[in-house]
Amino acid sequence: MPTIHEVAKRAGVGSITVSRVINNSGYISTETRERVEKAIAELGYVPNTLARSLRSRRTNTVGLMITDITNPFFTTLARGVEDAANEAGYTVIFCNTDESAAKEEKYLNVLLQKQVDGLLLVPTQSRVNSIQQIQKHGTPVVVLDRRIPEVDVDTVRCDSVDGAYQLSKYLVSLGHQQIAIMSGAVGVSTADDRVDGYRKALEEARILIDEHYIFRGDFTPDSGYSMTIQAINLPLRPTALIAANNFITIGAMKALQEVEMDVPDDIALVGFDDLPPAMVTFPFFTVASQPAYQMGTRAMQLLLERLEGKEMDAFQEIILPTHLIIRRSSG
Amino acid sequence: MPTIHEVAKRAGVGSITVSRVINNSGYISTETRERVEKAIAELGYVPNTLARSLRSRRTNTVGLMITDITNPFFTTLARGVEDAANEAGYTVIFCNTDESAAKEEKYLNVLLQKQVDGLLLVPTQSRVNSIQQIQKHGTPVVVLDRRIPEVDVDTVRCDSVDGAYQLSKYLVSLGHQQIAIMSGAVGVSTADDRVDGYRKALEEARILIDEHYIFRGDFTPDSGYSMTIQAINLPLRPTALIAANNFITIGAMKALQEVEMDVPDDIALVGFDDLPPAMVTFPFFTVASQPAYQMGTRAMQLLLERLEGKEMDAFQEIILPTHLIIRRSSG
DNA sequence: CTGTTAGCGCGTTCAG
DNA sequence: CTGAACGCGCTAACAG
Repeated sequence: MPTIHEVAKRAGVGSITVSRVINNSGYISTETRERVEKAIAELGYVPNTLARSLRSRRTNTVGLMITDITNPFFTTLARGVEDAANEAGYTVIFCNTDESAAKEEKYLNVLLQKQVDGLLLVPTQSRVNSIQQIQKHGTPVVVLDRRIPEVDVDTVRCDSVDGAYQLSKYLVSLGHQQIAIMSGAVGVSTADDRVDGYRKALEEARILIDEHYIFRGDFTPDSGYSMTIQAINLPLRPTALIAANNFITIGAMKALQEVEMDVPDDIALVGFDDLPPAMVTFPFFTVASQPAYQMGTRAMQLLLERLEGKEMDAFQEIILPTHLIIRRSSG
Repeated sequence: MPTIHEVAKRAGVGSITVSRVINNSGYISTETRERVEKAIAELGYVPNTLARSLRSRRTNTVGLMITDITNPFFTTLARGVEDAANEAGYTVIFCNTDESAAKEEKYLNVLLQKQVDGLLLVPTQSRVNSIQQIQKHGTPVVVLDRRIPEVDVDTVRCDSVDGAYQLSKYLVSLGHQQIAIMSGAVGVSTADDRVDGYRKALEEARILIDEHYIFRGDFTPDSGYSMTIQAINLPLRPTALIAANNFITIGAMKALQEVEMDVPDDIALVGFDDLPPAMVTFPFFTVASQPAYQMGTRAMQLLLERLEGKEMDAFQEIILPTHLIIRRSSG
């Protein structure tokens, strides 16, 4: 692996001149530039970003921590981040936390050690520590998808309360009175907010809220499955189910198939997060759809603004709307 | 951001001692270690991987280039890579090439400049250049999912010929004589191989191969859609369709729904690559399923062996089996 | 337009 | 068991 010095020697110039050619900085005579470029080509020289970054204190790299890259919602979001980053000349390092605080902690350290210029984070729980650690370290950070109460930090997320509110209200408008909601873990803001939106809609409709109708598990198919089994075995069986994310929806559907209950004839089922069109053969579920890709790009743009040092007066909270897509599963 | 020197000064030791504490190398008295650790904690010191890597010539990072992170097959594969890498203390940098040779070239350079220790690559076309460039640069590389003819390189892939052969043979056993196949771009080995497996099965069954029944497009829903439209408009309409990947299957299904043809009553449809259970509500398609996650872990393990410097005598080609999963879409 | 000097933060080498 | 000196490959800050 040739170094900049070897290129310089071969081209008969100083190494800084080679540096200037590589980075298109400063003034170089066309003739010198050509000599240098020739030497670079001949030696197959590849600049060492490590050394460059060590000196310049910029890595042109950002870290993205999501909870599960296997979930299409996060993949789409990641894709949005990557596209925006790429356009601005940044590389993205992805990490999966699997909703584990320990993994989050670990990856956070890896990324900070790698001197990423900025960080995009879907926090595992509404954990304050990680964010403060990052801020203390001086690295710009944007929180994605979830709220972190009581910390001042840039955030890009969707309006989960409103999404759940719309879903619930729609079910009520169809005449449902017994509506159950199956949500994620307590402390995960999206899971909490969706329950809040549900409560809001029911209160507005003057429907008494039965706490037995509110299930809290995880954002996984397994959890969706077991919450559904519990729900349909309630003394007063609900006539409609709200699944608080796509994986819960899948698990719920599996459970209902097993007990041979038809959707929507025997029970209505609506969910959060659409699956991407590219993965769906029979669009079936009524859902509150979130603009995952836009979340990614907006977050990256916000981070870039911070990186460019545009000192905005305060931290921003960008809240994107959710859209109700009505299909057959709601009857 | 404190440096190792500041920690050293605060602890009243030399900076090398701090280095030894961080890396658990050499002998340190318990007392000194404690002093150092205290200083590290107080200053919130985070070691700078850049400097470390510059010196040690190891980044503990590998690059993974896939064609489409949006495709669950590749996400699953990526997940396998990440898990295996993580366990061995490596970080993974993901890149999407979108089947574009230009993007591949660009990302390749970025990764090499970042001094990744190794590279995992799903090549865009069966392009020899990229591989040779990497090998010339001296970075270990493992090719994933696809064959690169005429280059000696470690490879982990599935048996596409056999998968398509099994699918085709199965259709033949059901009595189909007019079978069309819709595959990806010419030059992409998986797309080529699947057509070969199809030919092999038909030849064995002494069915005359009509070249009009062989479609070559892309591994996308759009392409699947248009190939399907063409297929069903053939003078002698096929009675069965083989989609060479999951996205083509989705596009095909969409087309068939639009023209109101029922699967499997009006036409049989089988595919390659299952969608992950977590994303499927109604398992429906007969498919040749590939062990994507295992591909990822095996590839990473192979790369790790190269990184550990275990000089194996020759390059390896690991070929994983595909499994035929029979469901309703084949009738 | 080009070169010199001096580090970036760390780990290897060798000497206490 | 601990430390001093040096250099990894590159670029910021000055000179010329």
